[in-house]
Amino acid sequence: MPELPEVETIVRGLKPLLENRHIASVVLNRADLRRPFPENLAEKLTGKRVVRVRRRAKYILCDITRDITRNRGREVDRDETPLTLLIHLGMSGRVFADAPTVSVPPRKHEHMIVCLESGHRLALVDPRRFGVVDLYETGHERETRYFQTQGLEPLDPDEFTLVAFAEKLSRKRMPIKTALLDQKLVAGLGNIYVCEALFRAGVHPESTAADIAADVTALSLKRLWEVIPEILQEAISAGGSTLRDYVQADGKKGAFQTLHRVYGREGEVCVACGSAEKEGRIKRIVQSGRSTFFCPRCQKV
DNA sequence: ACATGACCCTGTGAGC
DNA sequence: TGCTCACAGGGTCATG
Repeated sequence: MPELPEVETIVRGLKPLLENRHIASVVLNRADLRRPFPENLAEKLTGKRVVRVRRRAKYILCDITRDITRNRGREVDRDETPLTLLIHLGMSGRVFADAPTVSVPPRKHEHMIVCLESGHRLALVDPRRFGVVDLYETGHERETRYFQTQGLEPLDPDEFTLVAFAEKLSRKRMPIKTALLDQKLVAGLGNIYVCEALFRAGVHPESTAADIAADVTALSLKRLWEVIPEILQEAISAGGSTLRDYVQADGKKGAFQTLHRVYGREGEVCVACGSAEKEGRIKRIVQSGRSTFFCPRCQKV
């Protein structure tokens, strides 16, 4: 489920719980999700301090290190490599944060539980198990399989420039909808926000990516480029989207779903053009096996 | 190199 | 109520 805004929301929720806290223990209820868990994952995390929680694309990254204060003045092992815990929530991943005082019965599909010395417990729940948990050396993320091919970070203005965006699209003969879903071009967009961005920019999902990038005189490229960070920011402000299986780190639900203009609205009257005729209502088509929602009136090829 | 489709897995809601 | 089917926010791999 989670797209960039949901992951960002979760990261923000996790920060106060995790940063500068020590991990007391880790419970693993299975050996893998989409990929096997790293070897000795629980041992590698236990006793460590979380330095920082951050996001890159749709990944949650926790930088952890050895706890200096625990060693009572003794020499810290400098060879201890700082690690980064990487979590991807796949389609159905959620993070639950349980307060120290409450006792919570085990949930279904609780694959990993991180117990902090503060008494908080973080439970990773992922029914479909499309998620990923991995570890790598801090600072070496570019070398990991996850970030070697990642595209532009849309909320980084230095990275997501109009020129870079155009360059990424210019060699793609695929529909713009499919191109924007490709994480190698823009990192973090998912099906919902691609549909919403195309709608807001007035771009037809079946337009060819390269054609949009090539036509500098048309406003399509620029509008799309403007609208993508705009929508993501709005969604973050609203606390992330919620469909059925997404919950923020603190358990509250996001509210951006009510702001969806086209996603999940097949057959409804477009909020922009208001065309009540059958031909003018929100349409659903399938592109590369994924649903696309759009307004045939407002979104021109 | 590029583009498409199958596949990983469980849960949910619609329709009968 | 109970069944079956289509579909779900993602990413990877094999194939053309």
